[in-house]
Amino acid sequence: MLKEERLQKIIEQIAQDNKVVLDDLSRLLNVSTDTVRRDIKELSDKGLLKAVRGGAIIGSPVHPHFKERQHIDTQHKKVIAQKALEFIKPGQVIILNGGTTTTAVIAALPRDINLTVITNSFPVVSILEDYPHVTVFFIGGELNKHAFSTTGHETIEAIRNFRADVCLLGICSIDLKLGLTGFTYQESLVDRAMIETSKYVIALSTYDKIGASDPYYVCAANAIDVIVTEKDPSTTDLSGFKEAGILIK
Amino acid sequence: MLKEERLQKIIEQIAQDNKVVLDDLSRLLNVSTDTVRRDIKELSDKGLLKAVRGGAIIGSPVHPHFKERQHIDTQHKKVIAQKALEFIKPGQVIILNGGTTTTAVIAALPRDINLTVITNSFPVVSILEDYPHVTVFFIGGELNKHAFSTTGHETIEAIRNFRADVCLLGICSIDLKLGLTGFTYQESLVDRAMIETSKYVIALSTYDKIGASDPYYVCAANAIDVIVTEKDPSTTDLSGFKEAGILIK
DNA sequence: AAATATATTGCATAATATTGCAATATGAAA
DNA sequence: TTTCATATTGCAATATTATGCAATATATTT
Repeated sequence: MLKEERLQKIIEQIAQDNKVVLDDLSRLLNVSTDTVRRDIKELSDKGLLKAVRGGAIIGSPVHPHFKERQHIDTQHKKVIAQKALEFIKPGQVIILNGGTTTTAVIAALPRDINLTVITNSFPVVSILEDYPHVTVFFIGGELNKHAFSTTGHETIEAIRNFRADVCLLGICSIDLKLGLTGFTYQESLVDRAMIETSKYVIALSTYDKIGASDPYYVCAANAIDVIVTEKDPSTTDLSGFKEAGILIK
Repeated sequence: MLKEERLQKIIEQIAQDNKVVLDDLSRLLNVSTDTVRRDIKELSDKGLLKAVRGGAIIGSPVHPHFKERQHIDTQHKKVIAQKALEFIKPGQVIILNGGTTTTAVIAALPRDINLTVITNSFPVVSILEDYPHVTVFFIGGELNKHAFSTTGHETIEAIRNFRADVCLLGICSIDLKLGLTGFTYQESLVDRAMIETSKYVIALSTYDKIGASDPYYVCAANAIDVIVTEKDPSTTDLSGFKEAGILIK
């Protein structure tokens, strides 16, 4: 039986009984309990269930789609997330937009950190849900069913009522002349509002998005304080940005 | 039985009866009283109940976690949900609060219905996420990690910007004289704001909550248009409500 | 105070988890 | 194809956790 089949069956079992037991699965799937344990761990990392001693139980009532964390585990995003952590200090107020990169940063936070997080992203909420010392403010608005976040007039207005220490912006295109640009109009408006209300702005961007551009303008390049990429800054040539006073990490 | 299952059952018992007894649990869960005692201690450490000699009682007015409540009374909730559907017409604007009962109503909606739904409940959003013709407005605010909903000043303010055709209120206590009352202060404020902004108010309540009361006042009984319970209205004696012009379903 | 019920503690046993490792399978690159 | 890297799986050794039992202590009732 393929591994994916096993994972599928485990999910089905959970949906049916709200729980699974290691030994049962081991017999049912014809693999060792070690393997089942590893399978459960994998599903647990994706947030699809909660691993407990002896098996697993159903996770939070939040739709699995809001927990799509499969894509936050890529090597690049892990590196970026790890680097971004250095800019987040206990006690701060952080604002972040939707997207898998910001979600990866949140997932990398130590579980006992003390923070206030302001976000319009449902996956971020689903992670922070059980961080005991993180206060979450969710920014309302119209649900964007593709991005798992809210946008629109209410969202922009709500953002203006906050002041954040740090703004974390998920992957976007950055060009020295064209500035920050985004792929959808609604999200670019949200990003702009978040930047305007924050003291310190960190753009998370894969290296190939630097010098690129997208259709919707967000802000000028110099509104950004730091750019975090997956590459070692000493091996990159981003002198233009450095001269403009932007830190490259 | 998994340990986590036991803990959940204990929580459910507490939510249902406001108390649990060591010996009963020991028999029910097929473990020694020592183990039950340790379980209770664990839950008590998490603040989910208060350990007392011989068992445990409900702790501070802290909500049991949504996760633990969603499997309680499911039969009643399904009946209530089905009855409530009759009041929801395509094209309407519906506003609903958090809670497992309203979530059950939403889960019972036909998938192709055309609606605008305004809510502060994450589980509701996660269900509607793949209803193609439902527009969802999410009401932002501070995340309440137990109820999976938002509350607070931002939430109230945001609600006032909407006008709904129908307001669906999850299970709450209703008394003819004392009016609608709720279990937490923050949620009672949200409920009140939702009622004030709606044309037609439907209260979803299990029969045993009628005539009961909770600590926080929401509104007078006559602010409600319909009460939906799990019982057949012809078998109930709620004449007082009927005389006050409230429809019983 | 005596009798009874409940708590606490330490301990033994069994169940489960973790880790490193080796065998095998899988897929990509030469 | 061959070769190399990587992923998957089971196994064994060790660590951790869960559970019941018994001895003792503490509270509650009569």
